[in-house]
Amino acid sequence: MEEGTSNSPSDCCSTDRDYDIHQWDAREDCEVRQILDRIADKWSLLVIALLEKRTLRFTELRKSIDGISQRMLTTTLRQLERDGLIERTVYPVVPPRVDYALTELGCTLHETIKALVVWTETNQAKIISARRSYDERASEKLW
Amino acid sequence: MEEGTSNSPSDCCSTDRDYDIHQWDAREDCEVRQILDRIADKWSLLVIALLEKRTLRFTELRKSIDGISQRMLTTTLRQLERDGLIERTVYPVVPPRVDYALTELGCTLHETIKALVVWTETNQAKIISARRSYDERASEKLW
DNA sequence: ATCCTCGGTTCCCTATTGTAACCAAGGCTG
DNA sequence: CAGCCTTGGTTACAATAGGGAACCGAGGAT
Repeated sequence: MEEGTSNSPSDCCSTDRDYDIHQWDAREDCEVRQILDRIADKWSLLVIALLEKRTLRFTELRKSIDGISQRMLTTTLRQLERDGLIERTVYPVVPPRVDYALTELGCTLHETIKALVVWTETNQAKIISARRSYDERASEKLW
Repeated sequence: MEEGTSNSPSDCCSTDRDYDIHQWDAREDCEVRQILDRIADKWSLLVIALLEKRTLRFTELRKSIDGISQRMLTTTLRQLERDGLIERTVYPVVPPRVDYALTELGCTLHETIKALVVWTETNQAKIISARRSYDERASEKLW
């Protein structure tokens, strides 16, 4: 009744109670998901990766992260600071000098982020070839 | 000359050659960065986390991932499939049945993603309290 | 007096994402 | 046999996030 009743290939695992597999992503307002959204972010990832080496100034970050806009760098840094992952130090000088450094918490996060980066570096060839064959198959189907 | 010459706190580390700290994020079109952008994505992360447990159908994924739109689920799944991280199996039945499963490559990625999720679960209390104190400090400064 | 620096903020416009409606194809219901 | 149901999408349009560029403030250098 719920399945494709006549000819579905295997009617074995489709009752409703199976849906709550993970609890942490059940509700959209789940804290863990909110935090993941912030951490697993294009720019946050790069900022944390860069700050692991050493403290950097605003402009150093901007130059290091090719393609980031000043607006997004500011926003990203503020969010990371709010989450206690980086520390912002303002020196009352002119022109202003602002240093950004990983906090202890940020350092622990860097460990897992590094694992992600390493995984990507290790497997990038596989992914690129997967894309190539996918695109080939897709263009074949057009004919 | 380059620094705040008169009264900057520590003129020790600001020559230009220091900027190329990581090579993998030097150029925006870097493959690793492109792949990271795709992987470290709000929805991709959740899809991979869910598929680790078992193969799921399109509708099961949609129900499991609260807040995802049908359009974004489709898009996300296509990208993951293209990258060789998940496998899409279409059964020629009516109504259609489409199963999604992690590939071997996807499984290896899941390991590192799980580390990220575990980190988040472990440290969410710290982050939440960091946010609270940040917000308090911010509201104080308004007065 | 004017220009320069750094670390932003603001404005405007484009690009990505969400919302909702529609679709195909065949089985089931009346 | 007409019309409705199902799943797994696609399409058109609205909202929101992000990029680009201009501007700013404070004081030192020219």
